Amino acid sequence: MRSLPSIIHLDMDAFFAAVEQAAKPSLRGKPVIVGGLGGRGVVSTASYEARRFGVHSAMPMAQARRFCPNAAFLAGRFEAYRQVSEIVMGLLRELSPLVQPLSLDEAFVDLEAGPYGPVLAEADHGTGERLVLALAEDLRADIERRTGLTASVGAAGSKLMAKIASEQAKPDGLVLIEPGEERAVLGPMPVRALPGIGPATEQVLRRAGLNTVADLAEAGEAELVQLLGRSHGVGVHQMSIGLDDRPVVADQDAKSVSVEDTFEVDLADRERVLREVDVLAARCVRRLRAAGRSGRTVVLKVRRFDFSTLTRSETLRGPTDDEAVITETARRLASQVDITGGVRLLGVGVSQLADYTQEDLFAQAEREEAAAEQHPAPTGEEHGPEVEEEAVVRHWMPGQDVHHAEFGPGWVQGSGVGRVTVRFETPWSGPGRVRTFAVDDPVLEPARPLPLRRGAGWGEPAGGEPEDGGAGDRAAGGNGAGDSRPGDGGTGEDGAAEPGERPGREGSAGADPAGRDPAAEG
DNA sequence: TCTGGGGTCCTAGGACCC
DNA sequence: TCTGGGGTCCTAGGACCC
Repeated sequence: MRSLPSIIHLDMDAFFAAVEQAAKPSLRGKPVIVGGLGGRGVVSTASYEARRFGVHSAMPMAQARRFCPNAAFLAGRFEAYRQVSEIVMGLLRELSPLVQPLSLDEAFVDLEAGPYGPVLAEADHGTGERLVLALAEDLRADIERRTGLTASVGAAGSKLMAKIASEQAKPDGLVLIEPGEERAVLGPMPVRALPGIGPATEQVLRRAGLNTVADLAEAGEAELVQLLGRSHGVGVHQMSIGLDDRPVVADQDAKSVSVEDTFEVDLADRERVLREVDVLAARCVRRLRAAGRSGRTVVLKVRRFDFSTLTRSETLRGPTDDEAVITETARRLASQVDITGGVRLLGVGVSQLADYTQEDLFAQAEREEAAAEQHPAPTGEEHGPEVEEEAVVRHWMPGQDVHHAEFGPGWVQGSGVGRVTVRFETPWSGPGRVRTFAVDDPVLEPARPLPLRRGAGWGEPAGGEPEDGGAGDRAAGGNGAGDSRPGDGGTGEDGAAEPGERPGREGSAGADPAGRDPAAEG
């Protein structure tokens, strides 16, 4: 708690969807929905235009399609989001080295720890607040200039209140909550406004007759501890009276690494489950190594047909980043779970992370030798005799960046029945034209995302070799985190509807997996 | 066409040790 | 042959966040 509102919370507005609109001129001002496009996908981010139709994060995609059938439905382009995020975080670090990212689009900044700290410390109340407001407005303007995106900023004397303030500021706003005003601001709010109070806690509180933050403050610590347990109870009470001492802490190392996949169709047989575990373990190891870490505890996650979820874990004697070890452990765990009824999701994770420390090099070398003698260990790549001929077919995701030898850069609007529809436009062009190609047209290739501002090259390439030709050709390591999706994405694919244009026209609406006429569905 | 993917933190019981 | 506590590690599950 401070007497000056020197903690700010920044939150990009509808981040993923806003990046898409900035990158794709034809989508500006139109409803855009980013998320999982498969049958079991959910909305990750909806643009404000789409929110007006009732679409929101975490909503099942099928429902979103019913609510807003004319939206553009896009798969996420995380490489692009990461690149924009780096620009934004860089701007925050100009304000202070003490930046705590919470996700790609959100962060706390402690202004007192930065170059304006000394000035703030000496300023009187009014002067200090005016300075904070000026810095925050400059920041928002810088972000808009560098990325074309809007951000909302909250400033306050604590993380709690800064976050509440940025929420009030949305979209594209700035709100400062004056120290001293905490309880007045919080009091009338529903308990759900407090971070850490979700649906379950809300229910517990509601049953106890506690609906607003003022109710919580009045209830007192003892009652909240009674209801919520020691830790949560104390925390919630503190928040309810506007107390929050948590410091802004710079970037912490991750404590776990995990990957998971939900399958289009539940997996029924054990062999298939084990094969998917191999694939997941390989992806998990790739991420682990890319981060230069190794881990001691391997966790297997299984979600069954009925959505019940269980985890099984095993702790090794020492940390490892050895794919064979992690794969074997995950397999062992997977072979012990009951899969009757089917498996909807599998996940493999590693926790108890240590910095690199290539555990037992000796043992690893030995294992690799042994493995080489027999047959190669599962690498996640399908080899083996029964190679699916189908695996060669290109997979075009709506929203994906592409480059055409003749028409240049564009993005996939939809695909199906052997065709892919591409709109040729760039972040700095006007709305572009649509053309359709055969899915295996050799002059059409996947491409890296373009920067949102012309000439403003991205910071550091995140790997991948796709020809971008020209200057910035310093490809870093392999595509670590990976858009590599398991070949399970289902057959066929939805297309992004053409926003604002007659849906169902021009093939671009795509064919559904059953190959029916897209115009046939509502 | 019900319900993603990547995380964090907390609780609780049992094992094991002192 | 009874009732003791405390600490740490491991495992499992759940709430929550973006």
